[in-house]
Amino acid sequence: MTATIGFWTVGRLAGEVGVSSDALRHWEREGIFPAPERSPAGYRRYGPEALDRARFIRDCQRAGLRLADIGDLLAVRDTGECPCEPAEQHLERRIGEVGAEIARLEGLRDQLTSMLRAVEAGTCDPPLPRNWCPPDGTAGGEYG
Amino acid sequence: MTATIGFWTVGRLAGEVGVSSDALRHWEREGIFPAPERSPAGYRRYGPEALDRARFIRDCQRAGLRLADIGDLLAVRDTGECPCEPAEQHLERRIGEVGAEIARLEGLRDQLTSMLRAVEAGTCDPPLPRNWCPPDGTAGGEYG
DNA sequence: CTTGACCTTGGACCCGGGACCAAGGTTTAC
DNA sequence: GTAAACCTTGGTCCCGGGTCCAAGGTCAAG
Repeated sequence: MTATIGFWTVGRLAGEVGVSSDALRHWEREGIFPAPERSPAGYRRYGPEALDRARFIRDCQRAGLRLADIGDLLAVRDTGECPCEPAEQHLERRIGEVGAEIARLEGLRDQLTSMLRAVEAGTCDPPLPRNWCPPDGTAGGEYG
Repeated sequence: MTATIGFWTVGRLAGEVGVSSDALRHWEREGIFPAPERSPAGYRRYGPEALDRARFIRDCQRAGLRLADIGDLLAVRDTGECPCEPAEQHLERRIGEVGAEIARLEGLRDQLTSMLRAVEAGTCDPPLPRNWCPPDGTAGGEYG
């Protein structure tokens, strides 16, 4: 620590941001987090800018963006420009994806619910799977 | 075919059910699909019961159940009992999961939408990520 | 000086559900 | 008879985002 006043090790930064050290090293390997300076012993020494970048990545992740997408945004940001236009595109795409997924899940939930109702009612003839019961004809199933 | 009248090869069964041959072999490896008889040449020879089982698995999959869960249901079913009680549990669990996921995604979508609105408005100070803009203070970001 | 917490590296492994491959055998159709 | 289309096996690879590991170096506290 004496040689790194004002600088953070990977664990310190990780703790500050709320991710794991492994995650930070992973981001570095993936090329979305610049390799920091090293201490004489080879320890990563992060400056304050790393804190903001890590939080940026973390927050993008929480928004469901993939690391590759975050990398795109950062690449623009790193040129000194506001990555708003690409961000807009990513956000729109992501909103579409999320909406589609919600719709899919709602349909699935309806299906599951009706299956559950049928099962509860003892009416072993629900929509899907068509019939939970065995082949022997005990309950007359389509499945064998 | 001559030696397997009334029996299906893996590709035939796969085509009938609408999955791939690889998927069927995968299910067999995973232990949820019984290994069928073999032709003298070693080809899998499926009887009619395989068709129903495969459809059952496929339909359970469409309901979002995992292969392991499907295996549980099949294990009960294979004893000759109706797997309704376990199915009920799986369905309830799955409905809960799906509901939670829908709620999560709806929250995420709201977040993304407000981010998008902020970005569109040029107000680079959205909730999350806190600021898309670069460190230089051009737009005064929290991220550095 | 020792203990324990931290750091380094590269690589293997995890989840789920297969896809795809090579190298060869079989069956079918013409 | 021969080509096409099927089948077999075991194996690796994919997606994403890491986690976990071993074997070793470093550093602060007591």
